[in-house]
Amino acid sequence: MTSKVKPTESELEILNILWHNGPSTVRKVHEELAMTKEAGYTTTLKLMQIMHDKKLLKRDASSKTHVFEAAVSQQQTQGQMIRKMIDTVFNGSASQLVMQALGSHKASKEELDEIRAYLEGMEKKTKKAKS
Amino acid sequence: MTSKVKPTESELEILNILWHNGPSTVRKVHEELAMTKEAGYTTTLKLMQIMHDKKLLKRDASSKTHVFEAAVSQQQTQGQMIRKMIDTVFNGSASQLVMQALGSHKASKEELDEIRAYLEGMEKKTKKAKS
DNA sequence: TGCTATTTACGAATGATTTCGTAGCTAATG
DNA sequence: CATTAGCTACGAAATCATTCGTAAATAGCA
Repeated sequence: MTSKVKPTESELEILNILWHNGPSTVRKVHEELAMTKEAGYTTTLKLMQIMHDKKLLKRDASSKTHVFEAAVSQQQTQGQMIRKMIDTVFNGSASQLVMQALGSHKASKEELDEIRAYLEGMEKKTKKAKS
Repeated sequence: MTSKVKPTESELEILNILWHNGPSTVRKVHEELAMTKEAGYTTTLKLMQIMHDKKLLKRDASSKTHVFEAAVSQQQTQGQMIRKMIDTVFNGSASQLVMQALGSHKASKEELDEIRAYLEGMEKKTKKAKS
């Protein structure tokens, strides 16, 4: 069982940066963060320390300047969060969520094609399972 | 412009009950809530009062026992929350969210059909707009 | 070596959310 | 009419998230 992951708003911002950039120092993360947000360096540091305590991050402390890395995968986290949202906001109906997402977000043609292709793939699997 | 809606975890539980049951007294809501959760009556009351202050609920105080009703629609709230999740968790990609939702949740055949139908509907609209 | 810059650690202030005790009001009952 | 049961209002405690100041350690450089 993969541990319960429940990042807060701020933690998610940091995870996104780490997922995108790979292992990084606090300073790197902080610089990224500072581009969209106002915050002191020690604030970022503290957050990342807390995240390390919570096992959201791994830390390489072999050099003075520590290097942090996400300890939870983006996939896993997305899955967990979407499941929770389906349960708590969409009465357990994935399709309701999907339609709401498509309706309220204006997906591009490419995105729609991607989804269609994905659905076809599922279809096949379902049929196979039934036969 | 519809006001910013950002219900907390607990507030969402209450909204769900009200969306499902329609206008209700605090006691009714509390009884529902108590089925899945441990909490005192005054806790529920206080939450609903706060939600009223925040304009998340409407209140009919004409009788001694007040009757509350959701002041925000389920649709609107779902849309707002899904948009936020797309932005903060899925890098702005609706299709990524949709696929994650379908992949991690095991939608039924009926649900998949619903989604397919919905996609076809969108397709038509897109074509029309282009012609 | 001694100074400076950068880093981590720590603790505490602030703010938001959740919880609940207590008081006061009102309606129903004996 | 007095008592009781159930309701709302209010305030404050408890908890969690966020922010930051300050100290201590370390590495690089004049």
